[in-house]
Amino acid sequence: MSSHSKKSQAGRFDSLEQEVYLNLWRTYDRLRSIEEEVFGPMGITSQQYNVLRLLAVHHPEPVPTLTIANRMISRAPDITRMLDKLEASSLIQRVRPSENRRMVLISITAGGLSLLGEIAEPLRQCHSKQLGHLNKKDLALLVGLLRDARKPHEQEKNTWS
Amino acid sequence: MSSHSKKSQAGRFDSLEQEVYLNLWRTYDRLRSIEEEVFGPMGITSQQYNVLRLLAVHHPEPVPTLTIANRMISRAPDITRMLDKLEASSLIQRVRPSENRRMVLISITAGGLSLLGEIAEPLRQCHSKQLGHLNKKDLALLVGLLRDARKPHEQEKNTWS
DNA sequence: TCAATATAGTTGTGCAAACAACTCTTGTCC
DNA sequence: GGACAAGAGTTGTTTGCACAACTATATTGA
Repeated sequence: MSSHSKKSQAGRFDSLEQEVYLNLWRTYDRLRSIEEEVFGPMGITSQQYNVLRLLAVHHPEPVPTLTIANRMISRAPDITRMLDKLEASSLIQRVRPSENRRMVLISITAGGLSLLGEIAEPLRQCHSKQLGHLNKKDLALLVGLLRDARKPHEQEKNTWS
Repeated sequence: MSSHSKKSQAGRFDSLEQEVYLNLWRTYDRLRSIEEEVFGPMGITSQQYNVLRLLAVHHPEPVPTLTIANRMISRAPDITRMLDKLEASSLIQRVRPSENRRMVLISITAGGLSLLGEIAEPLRQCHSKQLGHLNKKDLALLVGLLRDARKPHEQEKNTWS
């Protein structure tokens, strides 16, 4: 049996909804700090990692800049400068196609793919450290509840159904 | 009955742990953007709101700077400048007691209390918009799972058991 | 065909977060 | 009782995030 404490410590929160939100915030903050121990030494942020990951999935097809922005896990209004940094580190390439010069197509470089390879194992260990103490049933339950929680706040056709 | 989809879309994630973490991140990001619609127009951030809230709970007793930092929901290495801003807006006061001049004691002002009063109702509505679509059972379940998820990553004696 | 509109990114600016190095004060222990 | 360490904040600096205004390119429809 899973063993989540049932006590809600009434009084410390204005409402159950607020209690959920603050717990979500706190939990995200704790787990994020663990992930940063992996990304920091590699010289990238988790946002940047997610760009590289997305590009690797589509590789060798390039992906337009704003398509990347829309598929990010957290909002990325600053996608241009983020890609600037990745390009400066030679992890991605930009191409402006002559048939539609509005777009900028992004693709991951060999260096980018290599970096992903280096990160894979430490990152797997990190995820295990973050949440390995929960059993599969609770993990699956959590995924479902989180999805339900944000469902009304998702835009149209995003990748995060 | 609650109706969380059971499909985990295998293949999009490296592990169930990673899937949980990315869902946590995404969900936090969506809900946060809703909260910012409340705090933005009031001229404070949600971190600053939490400082004021904490001080209000202890009012009229003051609270030392680093005690505030340790009780924040997300880490606050920049507590000094955050308090600078709140002091500049006359929402808090600082006192350095002569019997121990290492500490700086912080207390909320009448203006700070008044701001909390103005925010209370819009914030309640915000929390309802964020999570009001979930039933009480799912909300309670979520609180428990989130607490379990971060439990091994909490320090000693913090307020976020 | 050309002005209006829509699309795709970029840049300017200001604010917030992170980490480390620093100052000031008090407690401790030969 | 004076060096040393610990405690409590502050400041410097760099980097990241957010919003809005802007440029450049393509489409469309009178």
